[in-house]
Amino acid sequence: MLKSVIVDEHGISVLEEVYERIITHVLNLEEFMKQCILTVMSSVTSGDENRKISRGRRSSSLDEEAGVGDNMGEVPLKKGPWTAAEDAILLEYVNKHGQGNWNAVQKYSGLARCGKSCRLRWANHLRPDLKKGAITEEEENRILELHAKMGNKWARMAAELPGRTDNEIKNYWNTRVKRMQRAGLPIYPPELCQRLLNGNQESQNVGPLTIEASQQDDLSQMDNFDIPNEDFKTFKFLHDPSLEPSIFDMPESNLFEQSLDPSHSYDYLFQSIYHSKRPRKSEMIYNSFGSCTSNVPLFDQYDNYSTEKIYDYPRFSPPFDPVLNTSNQFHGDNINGSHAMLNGNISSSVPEFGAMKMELPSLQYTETQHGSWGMSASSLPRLDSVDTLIQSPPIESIPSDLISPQSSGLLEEIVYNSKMLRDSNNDLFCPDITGTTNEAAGSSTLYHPFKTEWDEQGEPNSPLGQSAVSVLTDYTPISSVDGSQSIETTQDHDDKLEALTQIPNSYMKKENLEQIDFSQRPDALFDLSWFGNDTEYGINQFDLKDALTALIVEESKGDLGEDDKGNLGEDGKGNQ
DNA sequence: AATAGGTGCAACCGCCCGAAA
DNA sequence: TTTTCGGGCGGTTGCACCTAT
Repeated sequence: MLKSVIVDEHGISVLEEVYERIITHVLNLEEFMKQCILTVMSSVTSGDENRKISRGRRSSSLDEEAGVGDNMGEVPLKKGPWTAAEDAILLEYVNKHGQGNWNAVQKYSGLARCGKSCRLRWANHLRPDLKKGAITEEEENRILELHAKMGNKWARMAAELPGRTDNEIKNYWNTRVKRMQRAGLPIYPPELCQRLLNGNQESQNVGPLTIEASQQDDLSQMDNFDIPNEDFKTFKFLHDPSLEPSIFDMPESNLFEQSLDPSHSYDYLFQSIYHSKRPRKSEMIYNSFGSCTSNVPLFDQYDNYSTEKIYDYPRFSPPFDPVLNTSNQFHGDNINGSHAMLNGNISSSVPEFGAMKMELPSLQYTETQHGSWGMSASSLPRLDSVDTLIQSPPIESIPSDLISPQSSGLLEEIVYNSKMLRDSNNDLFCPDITGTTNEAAGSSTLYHPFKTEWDEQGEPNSPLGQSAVSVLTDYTPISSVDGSQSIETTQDHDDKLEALTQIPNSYMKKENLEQIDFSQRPDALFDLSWFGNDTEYGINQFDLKDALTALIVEESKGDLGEDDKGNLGEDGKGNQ
């Protein structure tokens, strides 16, 4: 074509030699030109491309991932919205080469996109089996059920919703959560809760809603948790008494995994704890029970992050959010019988919650609610109900052997750390918990398998804006609830909590543990061996049970506000 | 009718992880 | 042990649409 054009315009005799020379260069430049043309095409066909591409963050990881550094001098990888031309190229590539090996797309098709971008584009938009259009009512119900079971496991949910992508489901969910919150409606319809409840009552039927229950049974085999003492020595309950949930606020797993099954003993106490997500390194200090292998009171760490942090273990140490607490707009008394109104994931851009993050596994609680699970009634809770303090829906059974803690749930981490610690042949019981706070904090790093980046770097500020050092030092194991930093609503509560949580360090010495009066100081339990048959410290399970019950009753009696009592009484669900 | 603000949604980026090479 | 790759998920952005003023 080039030749004919030249001939037509200028005549062969003049340009033939020129053509011969040019063509050799053209051949050499073919690949380069191809990419240039693609780039130009993209720019032309999308008027606002440049703006979008240039806006905002510049990728580092993607550039690295795509090997941009190696492509210096070549066409830079494009970002931003895909054009029709790009889609066509990608489609052609997939048709020709099949899916996978996405990084080869650029190589073979000349598409100036990194492999990941190609994969996402294909998976979310170009896949032929994608179902376009609004989420149907049927799908919506399915999503609700799946979310109740799985939490924010969008990919898993998508696997059960043909034609829908994880991203689509996530977006839908987030939007729904926002909408329901504004409307003051429960995230999970009471009917769904009831249905799930009934479904479970009907037994161990194999079905979509009971599969995980059966998986959970696997966990029940793990009777002999050998949790190192230190794993729980800093564990304590802090809860906002004004945020007592109703039974309908109970996690589903509690409803039909524990509450209905009187056979559950506290062997199950931690059987189904799991992460709502894989904790990122920077979050591990907050999320991981690995933290508990240190002397850092894990749950206290949340106290100062009321607006910045999600509580992957919302059963403990609910932060006090003065805004929410004042407005009281999301309390259980707002909608009786509703499930966690804040449940679910929500964009941090939602103004009414500030930067509060809402990543929750199924039927988990936000910080506005989780503080007092199982303490919703003045009646004496069965020890079973203690489960409800700590449990969230199960995801998977725990293999008998260890799995990586970084992708696993809390229980897995507990077990993992337990084994790690046990296997280490070190005397890890209280590395020196009689030492000072700082010492404890310092030593903690020795046993903390998941040091954070800012730990390692001595970074003074955590990702939450809170001094990491202060996190480690502000809280003395068990013994420090700093009044100035307490999130509790009243000074009275502060005082009580302080009294409850102050144990002379001498008590923590092994030889003195027998002296602890657990009926008076049940919180001391959390510093001891909870599991297995560890009676090394003169504590058997019955003692633990009694003491734990005493703690809960004490807390619930003292902290349950009148309003909450009334609400609980009205719906009659608080006694379960 | 024009405008501003709120909302819903699609689409993308960034960080992280596990598996495989 | 390190690197690469595919994948998961949280978060963000921009735009279209709606509604109140």
